Amino acid sequence: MGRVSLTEADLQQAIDTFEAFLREKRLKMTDQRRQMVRAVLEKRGHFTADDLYRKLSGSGEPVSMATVYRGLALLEESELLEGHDFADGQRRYERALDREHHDHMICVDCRAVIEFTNERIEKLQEQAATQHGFTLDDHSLTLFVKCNELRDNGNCERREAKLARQNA
Amino acid sequence: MGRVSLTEADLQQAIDTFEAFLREKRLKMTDQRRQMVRAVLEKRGHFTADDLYRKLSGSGEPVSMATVYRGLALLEESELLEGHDFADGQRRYERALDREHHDHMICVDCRAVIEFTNERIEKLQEQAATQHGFTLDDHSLTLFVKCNELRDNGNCERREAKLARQNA
DNA sequence: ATATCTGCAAATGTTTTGCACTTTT
DNA sequence: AAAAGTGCAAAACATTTGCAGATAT
Repeated sequence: MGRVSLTEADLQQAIDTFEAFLREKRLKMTDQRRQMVRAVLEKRGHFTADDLYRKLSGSGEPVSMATVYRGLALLEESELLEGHDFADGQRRYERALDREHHDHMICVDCRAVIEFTNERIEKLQEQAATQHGFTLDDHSLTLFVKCNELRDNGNCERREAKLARQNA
Repeated sequence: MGRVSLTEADLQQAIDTFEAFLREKRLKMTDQRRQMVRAVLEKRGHFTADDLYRKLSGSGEPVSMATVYRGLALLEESELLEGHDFADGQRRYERALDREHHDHMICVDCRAVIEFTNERIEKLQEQAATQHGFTLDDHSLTLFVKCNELRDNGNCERREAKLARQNA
């Protein structure tokens, strides 16, 4: 599915990609932005601005919240990150570079995030937009679900849910 | 699709439904809540807490913002209203009682909201949740689209988009 | 050199809450 | 009478912004 670990080469490549994006917009590469790229690549799952801020605060080179927000906007624009709104008041991000498109299921009880893809749903969305005379630009599909185990046993310890929570 | 106008009987029925819900939770029916039910039934499309607050402020019987928020939560819980997060920083509501389930397309340019339904997508969502060992509780599907006319002519005056904006 | 960045603190916008008083049950 | 609701102002929260000094090009 994804890489097992982050190599120096991976990191450098991501930084290069981001720098190319910045150059095109006449923006500058800075230490803070490099730190953000690194921290973001280490994240396994979904994270908030505050998660990232804290991760960087813990490291030797903290970055202010204002800079985190400004950087996240650029990382999203450059398509290194993808942002989602899961209707809980905080925007969530995930690594997008080298990852395939997917949608999300969220357990309404434990808030675990599970990724899934469904080619047929994708096609039908495309068709629906076309039928209404529009061109599909983007979409957001989130299924709010309950684990069956949770429902039956009162806990949510499925493998997938666990995996999803391992957000470095 | 919907009713043409709101009759006194419709209003009374909605108030009764809400009152039954309140009674079950040992909560009280008040003038403010009655005003909110009336105002909400008059809304044709999607609206924010602030829209509702302003509508009530304009009427003879204003309701405070705090009460609007508290009331909206109850109206949603009682299923007279349905709430959505369209990722623009404000929760939006629409009448749910006597309305069929639907999803939304939003024009990324003019923010017009178009409703649509697709039975096959619904079924596939159900299946996707089941395949992953979950039970589907709810879902949120929003297509972000561009009108073809908009793309070609720089305006968004489609019939459906116009209709969607007629939010009383 | 000059345009862009950063951190800070202040501002923003939406939603929530504590509290004293009022209304429903 | 008791429980719940209301309005107000203040708080909470995530996010954005103005600005003076620092940094990248």
